[in-house]
Amino acid sequence: MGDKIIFHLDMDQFFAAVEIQCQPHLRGKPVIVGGSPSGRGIVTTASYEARRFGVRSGMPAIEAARLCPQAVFVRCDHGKYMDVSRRVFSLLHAFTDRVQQTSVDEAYMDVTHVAWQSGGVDSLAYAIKHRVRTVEGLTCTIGGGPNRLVAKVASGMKKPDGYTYIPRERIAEVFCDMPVGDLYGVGKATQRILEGFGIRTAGQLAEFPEDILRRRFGKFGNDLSRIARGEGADDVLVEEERPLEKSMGHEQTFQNVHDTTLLLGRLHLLCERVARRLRAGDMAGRVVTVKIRYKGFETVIHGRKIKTHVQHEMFIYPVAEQLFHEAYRKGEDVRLVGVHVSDLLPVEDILQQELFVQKRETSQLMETCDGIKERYGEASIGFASGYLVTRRRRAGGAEWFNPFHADLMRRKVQM
DNA sequence: TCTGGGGTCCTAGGACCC
DNA sequence: TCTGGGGTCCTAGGACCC
Repeated sequence: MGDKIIFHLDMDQFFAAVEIQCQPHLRGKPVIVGGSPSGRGIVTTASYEARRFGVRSGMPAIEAARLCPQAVFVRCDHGKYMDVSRRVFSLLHAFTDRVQQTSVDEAYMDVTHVAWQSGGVDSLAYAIKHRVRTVEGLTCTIGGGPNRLVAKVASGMKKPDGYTYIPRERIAEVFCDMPVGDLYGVGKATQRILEGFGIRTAGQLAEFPEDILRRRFGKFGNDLSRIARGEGADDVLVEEERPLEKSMGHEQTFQNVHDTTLLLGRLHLLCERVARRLRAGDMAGRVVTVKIRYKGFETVIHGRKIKTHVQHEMFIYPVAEQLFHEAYRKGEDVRLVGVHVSDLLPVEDILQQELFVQKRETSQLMETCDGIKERYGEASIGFASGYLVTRRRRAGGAEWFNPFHADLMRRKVQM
């Protein structure tokens, strides 16, 4: 059987592109989505104009502002990006039903059996790009190859608005001088170790004795050799074939806080959000993990496997609270708390008696709360402890504040 | 430069059981 | 009282991706 033809489609500067489309006066300017020029946060996406100044995603906003003082900072609006993302990816389904979305702005497509209808692989790629541009006004980059790994590398070669196809016979030639850090799965830490072996390019990595890599990296050592040779899986999984989610979590960063009541309040709110998502997805989890990041970025996680699968904050929060007390070094400044629930199962697969007690105790209250949130938004109802503001007023006790929907709360106060 | 928030996968050590 | 060794589970932490 011959090679498959896999496309990797990557939206160009996606969040920035969406913002520019909504605010046309931003076109041509260095736009930075995420973070604020003065203070904290990181760059989520930088427009290509901003990238010319060295601004990159993941970079602290304050450094981005230093590199590019004239940059326009725009707040991240995930809801908006999700909407556009949904529309873009629905366009792809007109070309093939084998579409696997891997993030809000990336997807793999198996076009093996449809390329010929469009007059060949290249024509198909240009047809897809054309469609995305004319319908949504956005550009994307497409990479193609015999498997996902090569397609992904190909899409990274000519950005933005590019197209590159790497047939099997050209893989070795293309990979030969490519920096190892450009390979999918090779991050900074791995790159450093490889450089210690004198390996700088994918070509050198492919030639390197596999047993040495295996000894140094374990199972990942074999993966590295494969990756360097451009070998990888060529399956593209559609929605129904994808594995179920394995964990769900929420975390929140704030100014340094050491007030236990406030921290637990936030933790409670995060538990609520996780629990609501579990219920919405008809899932329940059995491992609760709490994450605490201190002022100096030291991060500790404490987790516990509990007796039964749960999907209500009424059961998640007490575990989280206990874990928090075990992990937290009292008095120290905290910059982030998070809650994750893992070891997930669909509710239908869980023994009936396990859920029965929980359901009897919680269903009405929680279902009512979920209904209210569904209709009036996340800010509409919740446990009071989650709404304590970070800083207390000097006189008059605590200030009440909803960290997720400040605008809504402000409106309510004005009314 | 000083680091968001959502995930996945892997490893290593200790507990525990047979 | 001291003692093997294998398998599995649990927990903490790290690397990586977008």
